[in-house]
Amino acid sequence: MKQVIATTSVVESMLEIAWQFSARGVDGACCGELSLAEFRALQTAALYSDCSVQQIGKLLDFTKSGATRIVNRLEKQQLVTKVRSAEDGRVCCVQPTENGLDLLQHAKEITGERLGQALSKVSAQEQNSIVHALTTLAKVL
Amino acid sequence: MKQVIATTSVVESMLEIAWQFSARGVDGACCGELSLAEFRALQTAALYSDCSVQQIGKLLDFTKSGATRIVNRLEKQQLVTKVRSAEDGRVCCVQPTENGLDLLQHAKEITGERLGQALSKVSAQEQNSIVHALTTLAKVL
DNA sequence: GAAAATTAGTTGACGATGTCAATCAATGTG
DNA sequence: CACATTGATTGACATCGTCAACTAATTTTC
Repeated sequence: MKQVIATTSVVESMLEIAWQFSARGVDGACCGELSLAEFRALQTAALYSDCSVQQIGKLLDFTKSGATRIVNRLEKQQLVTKVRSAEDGRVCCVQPTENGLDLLQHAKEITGERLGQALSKVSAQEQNSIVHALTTLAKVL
Repeated sequence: MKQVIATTSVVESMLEIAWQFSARGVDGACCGELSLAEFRALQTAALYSDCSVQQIGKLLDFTKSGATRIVNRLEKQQLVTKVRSAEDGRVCCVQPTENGLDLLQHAKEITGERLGQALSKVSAQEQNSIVHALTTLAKVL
C-alpha cells in the first residue's frame, strides 16, 4: 500500500519524462524526418535480425496493417529494405540499411546529449543513480 | 566524454520507458476515452489554475489551433469548462470539472499501479532509488 | 483618443497517421 | 487435394494536429 502511494506521487514525473522523450519532445530533434513510431520500428528492425513486419507490429503495439505502412515509409526513405524470407515465403524480413543504422546511431547520440545535458545538472553520484535506475526500470517494464 | 558514452547506452532504456508510458503504452489503459495529448492538457489545466488555452499549447508544445482543438474535445467530454477571463476578454480559462479531476485521479492510480507492478520486481532499495531518480530527472529535464 | 499593432482564440483545408475489414499469397493440416 | 491458418497488403475511413486566414479584445503609438 505504501508502495502504491509512493509510486502514485511519482506518476507525474514518469509521465513528464515520457512526454519529453516521446513524439512531442523528441520528434524532429532526434529523429530527423522520422516519426517516433518509424524511429522505434527502425530500432526494432536493427535489434532483431530478420525481423518480420508483423514482429515489429507486435513489439510496438501496432496492427499488422499499421506495421506495414510504417515499414513502407521507412523503405521509401531507404532506411530499411524488405526481403522475402527464404524459409517462409509469406514473411517479409525488414533489414536496416547502412543509412538506417547511421541515422539510428546519430539519433542515439542526440538523445544521449539531451539526456546528458539534463544529467549535468545533478551530481555525478546522482547521475549514476539515475542511469542505473532507468536501465533497471526499462528491464522490468 | 565518458558521460556521453554512458548516457548513450542508457538511451534505449529511456526511449523504451517513454514508449511504455506514452500513447502506445498508456492510452486506453489509463486515459479512458482520452488521447495522451488530451490527458496531458487536462493535467495541465488542473495544475495551473485559470490556465489559458494558449498556455496549454505552449507547455505541451502544440500550436494554438491544436490547443484549441484539444481543449474543445475535453470540453465536449465535459472534463473541462471554458470560461472567458474577467481581466482579459481575449483569454479563455480552462478549468477542469469534477469529472475531469476524477478521471485524472483515476488515471494516476492506474498508471501508479502499472509502475508499482514493475517496481515490485526489484528490491525495496532499488525501488526507492528508481523513484528518487525519476523524480530528480523530471525536474531537470 | 483614434489608428495601428499585438495577442488570444477559432475555423477551414489539409497532410499524416494508424485502424478495420477485405483480400492475396504462401504455408500447414485434415 | 481441399481447407484452414498466417503474413502481408490495400482501400476506405476516423482522428489528430498544423498552417494560414480570420475575428475579437487589448495595448501601443502618435
